[in-house]
Amino acid sequence: MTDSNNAKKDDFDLLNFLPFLLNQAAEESSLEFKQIYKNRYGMLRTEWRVLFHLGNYGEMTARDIGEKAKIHKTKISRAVRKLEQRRFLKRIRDENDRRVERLSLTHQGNSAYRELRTIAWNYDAKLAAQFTTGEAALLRMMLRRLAGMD
Amino acid sequence: MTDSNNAKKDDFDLLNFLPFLLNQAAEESSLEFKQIYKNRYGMLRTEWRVLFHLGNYGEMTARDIGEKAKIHKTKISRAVRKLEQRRFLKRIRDENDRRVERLSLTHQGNSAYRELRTIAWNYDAKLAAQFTTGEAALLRMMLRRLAGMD
DNA sequence: GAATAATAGTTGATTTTGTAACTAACAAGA
DNA sequence: TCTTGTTAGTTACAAAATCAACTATTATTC
Repeated sequence: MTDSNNAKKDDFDLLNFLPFLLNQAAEESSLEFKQIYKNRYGMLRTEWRVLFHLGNYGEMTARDIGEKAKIHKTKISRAVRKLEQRRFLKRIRDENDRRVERLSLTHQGNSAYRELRTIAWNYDAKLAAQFTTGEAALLRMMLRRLAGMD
Repeated sequence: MTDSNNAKKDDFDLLNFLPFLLNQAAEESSLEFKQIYKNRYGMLRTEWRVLFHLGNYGEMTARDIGEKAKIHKTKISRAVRKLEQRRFLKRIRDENDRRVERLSLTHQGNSAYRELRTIAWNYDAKLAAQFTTGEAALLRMMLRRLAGMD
C-alpha cells in the first residue's frame, strides 16, 4: 500500500461513509412522516408500506408485495394481520391455488390510503424542494441504483 | 384541489417516495459491509460506529458521540459496555466532572478500527464507482442536507 | 447553602425485528 | 401413485430497538 493511499485512509470519515450517510438521511427524512402514520394512524412502517402497495396497485398477494418492496415475508404476515384487525384490508383465499391469499383494501383502508398518500406526496415534494428538479431526479436515480432497483 | 393535482397524486408511487428510496438504498448498500463487522468481528452497528468515532476523532465522551452521530444514549451505553468487555476501549472517569467518562480505544481496539476502516474505505469506493466523481460528490452533499448535517 | 433543576450515563420493561422451524398446498419425476 | 421438492404464509423463540424511570453528579436559583 502506498503512502498516498494511507493518506486517503487517514482522511476517512465515518460521516462521509455512504452506508452511514444513507442511513442518517433515511432516518432524518422519514421522521416527520413517521410521526403521522404512527401517531395519527397507529401504524408501523411495514403496515403503511403494505397499505400503499394495495392502494396503489390494487389486489396483490403477500408474496407480490414482498417481492416488489423487498420486505421479508414474516414482516408482511404481521402487517397484514394488523391491517386486517383494523379492518383496513381483507383476504380472499385463492381457489385456484389454496396456498395463496389475495389481499385488497376495504373501503376504510382505501380512505386511509388516500389520506396518507396526499400527505406523503406533499412530504416528498417538500424534501425534493431542497434541490433543483434535475438534482432531485438524479438523486432518485442514484438511490434506485444503490438499492438494486434497476 | 385541481384535476392536475389529482392526476399527480394518482401517479404517486411508493417506490419513488424519497423516504422509502433512501431506506432501501441504505439497507441494500450496507448489507455486504454488515456481514463483515457482524460475522468477522461480532459487532453490532452501533458498536462499529462508536469504534469508528473513537478511532477517527480520538478520545470522546458517550455524549459527544451521540451528538455527532445522532445515536441515542442507551444504544451508546450498551455498545460501550460491549466494546469494553472485548477490551476494545477503556473508560476514564473525568475528575473535573465525575458524571463524565472519557472513552478511548485500546491498542486492540485501534487495530480493529484500522482493519475495518480499510475495508470500509474500499467498500465506499466500490459503491461510489457506480457514479461519476461529480455525481458521487453531489450525492454525498444531498444526503448530508437530507440528514440535516449542514 | 438548601432546594430545585439539569446533565451523563445506566437499567428494566415493552415493542419490534430477525431467524429458523413449521404447516398446508401444490408440482414434478420415478 | 408415491415420494421428494417447492412455494405461500404463519408461528415461536431469540436478538435488538425503544421508552421511561432511575442513580449519581454538577449547576442554578432563591
